[in-house]
Amino acid sequence: MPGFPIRLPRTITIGEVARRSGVAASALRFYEDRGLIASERAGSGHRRFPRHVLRRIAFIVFAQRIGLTLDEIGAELGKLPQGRTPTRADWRRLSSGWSGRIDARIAELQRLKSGLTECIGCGCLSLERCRLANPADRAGINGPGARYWLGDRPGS
Amino acid sequence: MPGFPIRLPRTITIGEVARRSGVAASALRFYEDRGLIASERAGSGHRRFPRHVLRRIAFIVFAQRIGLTLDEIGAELGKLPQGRTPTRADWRRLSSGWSGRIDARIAELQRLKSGLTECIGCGCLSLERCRLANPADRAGINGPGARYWLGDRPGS
DNA sequence: ATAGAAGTTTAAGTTAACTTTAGATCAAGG
DNA sequence: CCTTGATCTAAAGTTAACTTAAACTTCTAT
Repeated sequence: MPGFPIRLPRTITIGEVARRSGVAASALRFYEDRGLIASERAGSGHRRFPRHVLRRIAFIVFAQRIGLTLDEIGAELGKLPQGRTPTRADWRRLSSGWSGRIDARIAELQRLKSGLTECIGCGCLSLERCRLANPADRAGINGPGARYWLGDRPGS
Repeated sequence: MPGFPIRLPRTITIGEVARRSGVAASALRFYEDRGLIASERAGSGHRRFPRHVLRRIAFIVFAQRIGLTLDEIGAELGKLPQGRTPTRADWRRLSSGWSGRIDARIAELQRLKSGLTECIGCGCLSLERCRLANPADRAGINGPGARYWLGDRPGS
């Protein structure tokens, strides 16, 4: 038992969450609408977030930087156990597949960097000859935009 | 003088450009509206693109993959010499600054990858303690969205 | 000559991820 | 009590980069 029962309030306001996470209150409301985070309500109707929402938000921001969409992030979060607070292992399970994704994007950027000197620099940047335009890279055409020469974007 | 005067037509249609570049005709019209590419017109009003537009489009797609916006790309293209066909050196000048940009993004991804195991994996992903949240990373807040913990996105 | 493919324009629609606005209500300090 | 700052909801606005639709016109091949 603690000597000093200075207890933090169990829940925090949206302003507090915004201040601590750096995510705007409007974005937090948006995330709640999307079902990515949840809150209780005070009698007044004001949101009261459980403290562990901060970790969830950290996860969301982190995943976004890697290139996941909010839809994908929602799907990931949906895999967390219901009812109990997620453990380290739970979180780790979610992010275990991301390494490959990051590596793929890094590889693409490195490929682009070579192309920078080898193709644009050397003057061979023509659609027929540039090796960045080889058929192997023309695979994934899904969604709008030009995804032809340089391969489909993995999520960033 | 060539023995066989089998000459390619000097200009090509929008459909031809689309087919060769993999960029949709609607996107090409859009690019023209934005001033990224230019065409002459046949008597009928149909666009006739000079063949070298293909290289310009290659450049645009390439730059997009690296993370430049169309505005930025337009600015870059604006640096090309007026009147004469750009040389290798001209193109190289444009892309010379991109290496740094690519490196920065790769560095960020590598940082994220460490964070994956070090922060999410170990369970320390809390806003106050995670080293991804250190003040050095909180620099650039420009534009909407949450750019706080993980540094601002350099363009991807 | 005629069908069907390809082109044209203008305007509006799309998607993601939020932000902004408006009009009200709530909470805390003096 | 009163003022100031924080919250609330719902709906509309924002930005990038295109796409789609509608209503025609022009080319090309048979």
